[in-house]
Amino acid sequence: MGSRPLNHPPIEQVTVPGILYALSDPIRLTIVVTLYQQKSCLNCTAALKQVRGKLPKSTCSQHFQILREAGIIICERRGVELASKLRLAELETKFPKLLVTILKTHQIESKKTLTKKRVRHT
Amino acid sequence: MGSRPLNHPPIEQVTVPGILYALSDPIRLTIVVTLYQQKSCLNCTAALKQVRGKLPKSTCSQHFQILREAGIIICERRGVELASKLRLAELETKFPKLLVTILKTHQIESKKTLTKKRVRHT
DNA sequence: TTCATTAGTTCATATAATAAGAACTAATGA
DNA sequence: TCATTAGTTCTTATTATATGAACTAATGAA
Repeated sequence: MGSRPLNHPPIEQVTVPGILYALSDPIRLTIVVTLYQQKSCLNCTAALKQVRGKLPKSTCSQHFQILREAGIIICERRGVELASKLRLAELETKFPKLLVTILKTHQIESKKTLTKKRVRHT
Repeated sequence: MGSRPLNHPPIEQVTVPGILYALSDPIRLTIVVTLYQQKSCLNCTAALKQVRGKLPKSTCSQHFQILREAGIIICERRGVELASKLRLAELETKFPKLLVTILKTHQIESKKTLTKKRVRHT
């Protein structure tokens, strides 16, 4: 498993653009929606199963890192696994309704069109 | 002034990740907040005055393009200017509360810390 | 213990995206 | 006709992303 310590930004350093950026990738958004729906921890391997098709685990690992550094999830080592959960209460206090509105909007939308691949922004 | 036709995606093609991406840049978020607050059109030059410091107009032009292609604004040529306005009603219908929640959250937040420069996401 | 397995991280690199100065273009108005 | 204004497009240096390969740490046998 990995090595370096896990850095979680204090909630004061979490920003709106940072959150939006982290959630602007369909895979990360799917991971976060899953975390929100199941209201429990998720690890990389479990997340890989959520995302349709085969996403390399190195890519998945980086997506978790981005979510962590944006302040959206908290990760904790549990044996060989890395359990991640949403920082829901903190985020709700600092940015009321923001996360939930985004996730619910996406949930509704993604029932129609499932986006798997990275989106080209150009 | 420019030349090529302005492409506005139909609202059906507008996505949540696309909107989040477009708003994940502090400058674009500032532009959109300004558009939302003044409830009228804004052009590139006026936007440049909103953003503190000197942003090259080529960069500003590209930001407007990204907002346009994400489906957040509609642009219309008026003489030499390009008047842009929010697609507020359409967005509200397709993604209720999404845009307004993001903008209000950011407005509150940006009263504390004003972010001018592009944010490094790594 | 030692070794294999599991779960994830880090590295290397090819590809894509961004910022910004320079050159360019279209609409006005002297 | 020419200068001005307001953007756009081009070019290039920098930065970011995806992914396969190599690596590492925690467990669980044998």
